[in-house]
Amino acid sequence: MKELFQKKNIKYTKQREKIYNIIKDNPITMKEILDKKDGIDTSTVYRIIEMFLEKNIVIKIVDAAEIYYAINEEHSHYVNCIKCHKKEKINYCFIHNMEKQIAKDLGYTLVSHNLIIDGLCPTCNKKV
Amino acid sequence: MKELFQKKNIKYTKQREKIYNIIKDNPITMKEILDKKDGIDTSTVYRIIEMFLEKNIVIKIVDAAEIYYAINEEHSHYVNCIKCHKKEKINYCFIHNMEKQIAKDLGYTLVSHNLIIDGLCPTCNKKV
DNA sequence: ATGTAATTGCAATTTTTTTGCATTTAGGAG
DNA sequence: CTCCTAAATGCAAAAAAATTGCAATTACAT
Repeated sequence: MKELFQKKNIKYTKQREKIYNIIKDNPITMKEILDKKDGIDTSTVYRIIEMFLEKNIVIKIVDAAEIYYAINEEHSHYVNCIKCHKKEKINYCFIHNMEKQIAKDLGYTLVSHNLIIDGLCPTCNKKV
Repeated sequence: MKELFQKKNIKYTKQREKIYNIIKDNPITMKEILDKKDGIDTSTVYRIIEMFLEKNIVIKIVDAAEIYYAINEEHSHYVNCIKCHKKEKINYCFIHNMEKQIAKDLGYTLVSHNLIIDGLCPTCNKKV
């Protein structure tokens, strides 16, 4: 992780390490981060998240209810269970084709994309 | 619009009409809605948006910076210019294939998806 | 080891969102 | 059309979330 921070030209502090680790596991809301921050000041948390977003270490994703913060990995797409809010990663992607088409049609230079697909996971599906 | 509200079993009021029309044009942030609400009380605006979300009249979308509210149409996907924040609709979609694949692999029942693709629009691209 | 710019914690403030309640209104029944 | 009732609104106040300025601390280059 130190390497990542160095590459992005930001200092390695225990507060940043902690916040990074909190986010690393799962996409997580600000509220949950603040619950887990334990010791770190609220304003520091906000400042760290802001910095992470700026440096593209972290991205925002959204489901119907809230903003989630997630580590910015190449192609992190999620399936989101609308009932239990479990989020699973999707490891393939059809969007590249779509990107090319869009770039051609609209003259865009496409730099990234992000996708969440909503549905019912097998467990919740049974309960309906 | 009256028909839409009737179908969703909510009353037709001038406040709701106004908020709907504000959102209709473009995906818009809460802050911008509050700027344009003119006359309508802030708490009413929040309550209307909450209701619209509940009834799936409106959805939330997000770009790197903010939550936007947008009218919920079948397949409203957007290309978002990261510079000028212009949002254009995309009218084709490769994601259905992906959905089928995911449903098969993970046993999900897929109900919806939403996509924003970030990039530089032709105009902004020239300025870089 | 030291110096310096960057980062943090703290306290206070500002902004955003929510709540309770009295008043008003939409829309169905008569 | 008028009346009735549940639903929706406005207002004022409170709660929650996010931001700011500044002094103290810390990372890390030299």
